[in-house]
Amino acid sequence: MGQDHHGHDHGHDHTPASKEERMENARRVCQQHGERFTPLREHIFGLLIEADGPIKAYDLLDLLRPEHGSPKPPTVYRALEFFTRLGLVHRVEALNAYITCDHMHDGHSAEFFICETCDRVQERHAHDHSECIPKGFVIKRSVIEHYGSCVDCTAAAA
Amino acid sequence: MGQDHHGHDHGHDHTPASKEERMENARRVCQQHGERFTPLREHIFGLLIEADGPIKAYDLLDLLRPEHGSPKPPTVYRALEFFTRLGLVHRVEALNAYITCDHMHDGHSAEFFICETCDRVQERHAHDHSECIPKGFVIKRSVIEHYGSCVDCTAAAA
DNA sequence: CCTTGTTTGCTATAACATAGCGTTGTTTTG
DNA sequence: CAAAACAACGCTATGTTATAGCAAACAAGG
Ligand SMILES: [Zn+2]
Ligand SMILES: [Zn+2]
Ligand SMILES: [Zn+2]
Ligand SMILES: [Zn+2]
Repeated sequence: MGQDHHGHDHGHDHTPASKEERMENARRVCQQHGERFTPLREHIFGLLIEADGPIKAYDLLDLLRPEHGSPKPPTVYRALEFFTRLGLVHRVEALNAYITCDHMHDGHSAEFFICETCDRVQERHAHDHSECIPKGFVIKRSVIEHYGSCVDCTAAAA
Repeated sequence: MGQDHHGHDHGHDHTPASKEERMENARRVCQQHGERFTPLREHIFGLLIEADGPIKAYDLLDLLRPEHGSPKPPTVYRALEFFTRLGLVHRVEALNAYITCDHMHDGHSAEFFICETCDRVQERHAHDHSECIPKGFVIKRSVIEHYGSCVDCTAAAA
């Protein structure tokens, strides 16, 4: 189970964790990396979880505002850099947006399926590209984002 | 030949066209789409060809400047939108850069291998992702960019 | 020629992101 | 514990990327 036709887990069975579980996971990952899960970081990670999908840095900044005075861009960008470095958040390149990650990628890149109608995003481990890499090219990271229509929105459109 | 282990052409044998050929191709594609290849567009496409790799919009703007007075951002962004719409140029999302395309994608997306050491980019037709799409998801376009080290730079580093 | 639509130039502004610095708070070390 | 070292934070300022909107120039078709 969890194995697809390529012989490794693409996350098809991935059960989305609850918000509490996601927060706990973030706390644990920070500890494992010897990093601090400060109140500010927890606050921002909570907003990312609540967003429940890709969110833009400046929207995050707006959400941070009421409880946090008048935060400036570096505040949110620093947290995003931190979480991205720990693999807890991904940047969705073509949306200029950020999204939490529940996966244990372990060297895999992420692969996103993004519905442009309802804005929902499904994440998986990246499909294996090893068979079609130019000879000798060493991949350090991959950006893989598929844009289109999810099953529900496709059905609704018909 | 030109067929890889997945049974379709990924462009492994793709011979880079000369600059003149690339310009001619652009002219032809414009005609086929009933669009105008104006002097401004030709000028900008020429700069994109000369760049011979990903180039940023504002760098393009600088190159345009000497011959063209004082062009403003919309000038270059409009041309980039035009060429992108016709498939003559791709945006490299994670670089905020633009690059000419010699491929006949015909519904395929592009897939890029980008060396972060020498900045050279190899483009191919995208690897087929149809086997690992979430059930019912209809992909309209894909962003696939691999970052790492090309064969030459890997060898040079060792 | 006149109409219609496209392309271009321009001003202005929006949206996204980082540099650098001083302060505060935490951790480490003697 | 005290001093030193480091990490996180707040802030100002600026850099970078991209678009909106309008008017003039231009091309195409009747
Ligand atoms: Zn992930
Ligand atoms: Zn949808
Ligand atoms: Zn292409
Ligand atoms: Zn290289």
